[in-house]
Amino acid sequence: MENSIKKNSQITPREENFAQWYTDICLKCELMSYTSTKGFIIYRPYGFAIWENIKKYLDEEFKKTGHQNVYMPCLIPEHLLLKEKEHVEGFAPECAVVTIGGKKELEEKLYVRPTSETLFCDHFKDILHSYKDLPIKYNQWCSVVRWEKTTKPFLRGSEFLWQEGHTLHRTEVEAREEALNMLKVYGKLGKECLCFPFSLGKKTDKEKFAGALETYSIEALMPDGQALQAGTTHYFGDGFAKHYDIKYLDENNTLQVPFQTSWGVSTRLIGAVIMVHGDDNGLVLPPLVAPTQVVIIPIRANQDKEVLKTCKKIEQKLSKKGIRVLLDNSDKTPGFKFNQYEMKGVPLRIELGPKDLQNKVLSMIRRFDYLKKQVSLEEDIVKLVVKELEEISNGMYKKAEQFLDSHIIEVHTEEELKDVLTNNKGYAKMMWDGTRETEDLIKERYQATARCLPFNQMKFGDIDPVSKKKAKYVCLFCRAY
RNA sequence: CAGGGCAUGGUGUAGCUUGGUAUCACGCUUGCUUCGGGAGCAAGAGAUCAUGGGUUCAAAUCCCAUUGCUCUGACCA
Repeated sequence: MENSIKKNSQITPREENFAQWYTDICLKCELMSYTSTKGFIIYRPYGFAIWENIKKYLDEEFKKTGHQNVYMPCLIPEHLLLKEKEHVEGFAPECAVVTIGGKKELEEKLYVRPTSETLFCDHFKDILHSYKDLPIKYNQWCSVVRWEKTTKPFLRGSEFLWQEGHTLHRTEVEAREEALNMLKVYGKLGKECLCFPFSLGKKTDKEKFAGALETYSIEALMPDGQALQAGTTHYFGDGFAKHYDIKYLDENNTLQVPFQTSWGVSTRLIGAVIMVHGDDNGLVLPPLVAPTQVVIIPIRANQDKEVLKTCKKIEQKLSKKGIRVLLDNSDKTPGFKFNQYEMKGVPLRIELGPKDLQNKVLSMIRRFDYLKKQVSLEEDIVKLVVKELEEISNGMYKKAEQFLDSHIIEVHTEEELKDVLTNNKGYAKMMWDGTRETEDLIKERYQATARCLPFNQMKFGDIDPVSKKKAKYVCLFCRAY
């Protein structure tokens, strides 16, 4: 039955040109539109809905873990940004700056936020007085602007949507825990919501966030063998707090400086979902993020009035259960609809026509593996659909997990490293001597970077194959987006 | 930021060499017939040809500049 699946002619096949395939999906599936300002895109309803679903999941997780949402201004006065040297140096080159307001030259330049550490810090200094105020755990959903040279929808834009968490803690231990816990929340997001595994680990000093003591990241591997940094969490120590004069009195009436974290994920996750799951027929969306989870397609509805009636009943039942269902009763032909919703990645399709009605059955077809099932109309459809969506989630995750597992390759020699990196075979898992020199060398020779030091540091050698020096860490190297 | 390609109704395009305001298809609207893997017929609506300047009686077409998109590479989430 599934060999009748017709190839979608609107989309460039992945093997032909992966980058073009990606761009085609973004446009043809109506996820986004370009605008006349370079690097700034329109998030169209279908694309934005995916973000809303990710946001909903995370927002609940954040609140469960004791965080509150706030909103900071989008402009940062220059003097604030200048307070933390490393931070400024990291971000100033890619900032947009407002110099005119109401036709008048401004006394002080205003930077459009590239991230809001400085604003949070400036606010924290005003609201933190006592140890009783701690911890402070804030998050904000907003957009940030970074003046990028090359842009790609969702993966790198001059403006993107994200969330940034900013927290203050009494102790170093508690702050370090926060950074790690939030990383785990992101990991869970991948598994439960986006249906693919992240590689969790620590960033090398070279790859660390400007101003952070530790940066942790979730790295995702794309089908073209390149890595995508999908999110980061940072432990700041008390560096920012000292620069921004954030302090409080402890129970001994002594001034103390709090320890700080920040963490964020962005609309880049949409790009990851597109690439990880998509195929030549278009998007394949995980049930939890899909704007439409189930599409019902009535067939020959005007031949038998019961067809539409039955479809509507099913729609209502599913909808009542909170399932995002769409009944498409437009006068497009079924074939057109099949192709359309496959391209758009709707996880599950239900078909029902007069013949089915006679046999008292309906068909359910999954998007990710095209598995088709006929089920009796007598059965509890809601229960079946819920189960099916779960199976789809699990199936998609497993498929992605297998891909990742088979693309982490232990390398013992520089030859092997070169082979993995230059042929985009995935992560090169290497024993690294821990030096910046080796990192730079790998970057120079193979255009690859240290993605992370995985938490599982199971050593498999003593010598760094590049420097021939004593190896210190297990490290994943890869070309990255 | 460097190198290649592209820019014409919503989408994909013809026309450009050899100047005379625009082709075809899809989509859209209306009606009828259709509907089990991208339906058919009929009638319609829709473009100051990316932007700015120049040459010319006349520019989608020739010249210059700018902008955006895209691919490949360097930089950065």
